[in-house]
Order: sequence, then C-alpha cells, then structure tokens
Amino acid sequence: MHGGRDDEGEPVIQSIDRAAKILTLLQGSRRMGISELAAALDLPPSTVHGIVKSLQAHGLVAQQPSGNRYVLGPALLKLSSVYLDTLDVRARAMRWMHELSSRTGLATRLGAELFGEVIVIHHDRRPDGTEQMPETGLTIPSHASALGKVLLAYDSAHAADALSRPLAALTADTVTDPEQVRAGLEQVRREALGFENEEAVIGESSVAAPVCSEDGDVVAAVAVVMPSTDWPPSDALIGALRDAARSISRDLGAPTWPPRPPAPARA
Amino acid sequence: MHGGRDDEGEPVIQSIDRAAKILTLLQGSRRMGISELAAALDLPPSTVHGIVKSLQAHGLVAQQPSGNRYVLGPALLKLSSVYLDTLDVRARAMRWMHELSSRTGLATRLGAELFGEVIVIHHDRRPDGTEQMPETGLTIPSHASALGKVLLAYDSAHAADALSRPLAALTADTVTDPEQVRAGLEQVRREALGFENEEAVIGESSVAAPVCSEDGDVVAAVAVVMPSTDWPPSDALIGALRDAARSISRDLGAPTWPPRPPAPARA
DNA sequence: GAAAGCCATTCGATAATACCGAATCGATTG
DNA sequence: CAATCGATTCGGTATTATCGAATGGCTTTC
Repeated sequence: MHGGRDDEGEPVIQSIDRAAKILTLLQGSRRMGISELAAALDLPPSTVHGIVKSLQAHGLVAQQPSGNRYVLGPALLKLSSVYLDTLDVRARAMRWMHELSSRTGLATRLGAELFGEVIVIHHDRRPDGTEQMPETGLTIPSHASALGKVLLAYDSAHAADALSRPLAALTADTVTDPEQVRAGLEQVRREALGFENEEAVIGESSVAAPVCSEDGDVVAAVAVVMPSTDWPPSDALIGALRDAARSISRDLGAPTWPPRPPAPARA
Repeated sequence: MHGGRDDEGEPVIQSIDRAAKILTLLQGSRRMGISELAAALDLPPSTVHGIVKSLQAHGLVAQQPSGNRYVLGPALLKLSSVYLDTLDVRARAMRWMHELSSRTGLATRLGAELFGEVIVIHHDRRPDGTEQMPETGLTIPSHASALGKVLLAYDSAHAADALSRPLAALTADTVTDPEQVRAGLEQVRREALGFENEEAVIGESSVAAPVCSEDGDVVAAVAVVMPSTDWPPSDALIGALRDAARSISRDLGAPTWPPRPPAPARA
C-alpha cells in the first residue's frame, strides 16, 4: 500500500518534470497538439506552449510541416546514439552476439531494465538477407519476455516494481498473474535461463540468459529469438546462448558465471 | 554579421534550456561530474545538481555505479525509437534501401538535417555477414559527406548555417573552404547526385541522391557507401541509387523527381 | 460566401518557483 | 589520521515561470 515511485516527494524542478512528461506523452501518442497536451497534463495551454517551444529550440520536439501538431525531435536520436556508445555491456556484447546470430541463424537481443520494462540495447539480425525491423530501442513488458524474466529473477527491485501493476496480455499465452510469474522466476534462477513461448508475439519465442558485470550483478540479458515452429530450443542452441552470455560476462570482468542468485537459498 | 541562432531572444524557459544544454554537454564528453558541468555552464553546482536530479528521475540521465559521474540515460533510447517510428520518410525508405543494399552489396544510409549537420536516420548494412556498427543516429558534418552535399544543395538555410562556421578537416581530402563547397553544390543540383571520395573517412567513399516529399521539398537523402578501391562508382550503381531515391520519393507522393532546384535557373 | 468555432500563439501582472550561497556529508589522498 | 575535493542538502530571496485573457490564423459549417 505504501509502495510507489512518484509520491516519494523528491525535489524535482517543476518545468523540467513537466517537459519530461510531455516527451513521455509524445512517446505514447505520436503527434499531439498543444491543447491536447495541456488537457492531458491538466495545465493551461499557454504553459504547455512555453515548454514545448523550449524543447523545440533544442530539437527535442519538432512540429510537423502540417502546422499545429508536435512530435518527438531528431536531437533525441543523436542523444540516444551517444547513450548507446557509453554502454560497456553493449560494446562488449556486440561481438559475441554477432557470433551467436551467425551460429544459430537467428536474431539476438540484448536487454536491460528501464522503469520496470525491458529495453532492447542491441539487436543483431538473422543472418539471412531478409528485411528486418531494427529493434534497438524497443521496450517489452518484463513479464512477457525471456529477457524480462531473467532480469526480474536477479533484480528484486525490478520485480517488485514490474509485478505490482496489472500485467498486460499481449497474446493468449501471456501470463498475467503476478504470483505465477514470480513462481516461474525460481526456475529461472536455478537454470540461469529464461524462456518464453508466444507470450509476447504470436509465432515468436525466445530464450534468454543473464549477463553479469564486474561486481557480479546482473546488468543485462541476452536472448535468442526463434520462430515458434522451432520450439523447444535445441540443446545446441541453448549451449550457444550460454556460451555467449558467459563470454560477455567474462569480458566485463564478472567473477563467476552463472551468477549467484541474490536471495538467500539454503544449500 | 547580424546572422545567428541564439541571439534571437526567443522566449525559452530557463531551466529547460539549461537541462538541454546539460544533455548536449553529456553528449560531447560522455561522463561528467556535477562541478564539471557547473563549470562548463558557469553556474553554481547546487543549481546544476537540481537539474541533473530532475533529469535523472525521468531516466534522461543516469549516474554510473561508480558514484559521482553522470551519463546520458536509457529513456533517451526509447524516445529516439519512437521518434524513428514517426518518420514517414524512413518507413517508406527502408524497403527500397534494403533492395539497394542487396543489389549493390554495399551499405546504404538515409540522412536528414539536424542543426547544420547530417544525422543518419536509417542504415542498411552490407549484405555480407560481417560485423558492422549500427550507424543510425550518427551525425556527419555536412560539408564532408555525399548526404550532406545533397541536403545543402537543396536547402539554402541549411547551407547558410553549415557553411558559416569553420569547416573541420576529417581527412587530407576534406574540402574546408566554404566557397569551394558552395561551388560544388551547383553540380549537385544539376545531376541530382552528391559525391564524396575519402573526405570523411579514409578508405570510404559515397554517393548520394535527394529524396523529395509530397510538396516537392528535399527532406532527406539516400547514400551508398563504398570502399574507395571501387571508386569511381559504376553507372550501374548510380542507376540503382537513382532508382531507389526516385522510388522513395514516389512513395512519399512527390510530384517530380529529380527535384526542381529551389534557386531560379533560366531554361 | 460569410460567420463561427477551434486552436495555437502572444502578452503582461502576479506570486509561486527555481536559484543561489553556505553548511554538511562522504570519499579519496597524502 | 587529517585534509582536500566533490556531491549533496537546506532555506531565504528575487528572479522566473506560470497563468488568464486577448489576439490571430485556420478550418469548418451553415
């Protein structure tokens, strides 16, 4: 009952807070007018206008040629590009993920936690020449993905956050009961593997393994994405995935792999 | 002399302006402390601290585990992902770029203008299976790239902006004289093609063509990137590039291609 | 074709707000 | 163990963003 994130009373600068909320709103519904934003935030239009114009001056939002609708701006792209460059995990992972994709013939993803969801930090395509959407930057609900289950299993704060709100059903197979999800995490910890079979996208399944940093924490997860027709994953595939996860972790200076579960478990 | 961008006296909200400047600083030098930022902005550390914390609350910046240094945050990645999704140009271009990459065996880029530079909006890799850095989000100086030359040629505001400041020499072959760059644009307009031979990266050359929108404006440019050993590009390659540029423009509803130059040119 | 409604935008007064300087806490170094 | 450097907290003050009302541009409607 007393849990939450925004009633903490943290000292946040009002206008920046509002600006960030506007960006988040534009993230949800792509193109919005001033008064639309104003209504959503319960603020006078003139206030919103000032904020939006300030964001626009820095390219963080842009108004489309049509005139009176605003969208996210190009400066965000450059910022995110630099953000990706600062991530050691990603830099180290890229090489092994490419190898993993080559060996398995499947797409691979690297994910980390962002506000209770999973954000894809790197994506290596299937090596066949087909056209594939870039997935870097996508966010996926934690409870419905292999990546998410792994991250949940080793980060209790993340788990508490993600499982405290109602879980969306993305397909018929999505597990929407928090307790059931939580129960599954036990096994994830035991095997250091997370599975997901058509729980997020129909026809698509995945397996994920944890990636550890220098001080043994799980900072990310790698996944292999496969067509559901290939389910369950072969031992060879799982072996390759574990190899990749171990290699990345080793490159990062992790002392052990698989990681020791955080919660006390009697021998 | 009287030209400029930031002395316009536009009504910008102070704290948002400062927040954006902090993001830009973090974009330049990856990891900075509070006092470092404060020095750069000539502000008291406590002020900067407040702003940074507010940004942090929304995931726009993050402090690294080490403790007292800040970096750009993961929320930017999600925002940029949505930004990319809102771009029709990109959505339409992806398919044709993939075909272009397949036909030529080379990497292709789609670029647009951002504050006088070129930002890469989409990148299709070389179809060989080699590991390649994702280039989406990179920015390239306009004067040293084929993409940039095309964009400059059709957007006089962009040209005025980009060529008013000193031009960086990225390689020995970079053209750093604004007038010389400007002179080259004439030919770009005539051929609807921009060329660049080792002017940005040694061993790499590229050719670009304009992409037009519904109302005939040049909104982006497509480029093929090739090893300099293949220079000059074959007619077949240029043909394929033109085909792609025309197809994308057509999909966008452009009335004509190649675009009519903006400057009055007597028949 | 004219009028009305909608929405973005501008302006100026007000008080709420973010800013700043000084003090505190924590970490790192000699 | 002492001292320095930096991040962080706190509270008073004045700058600053906010808001309401008025304007202007655009599309819609009758």
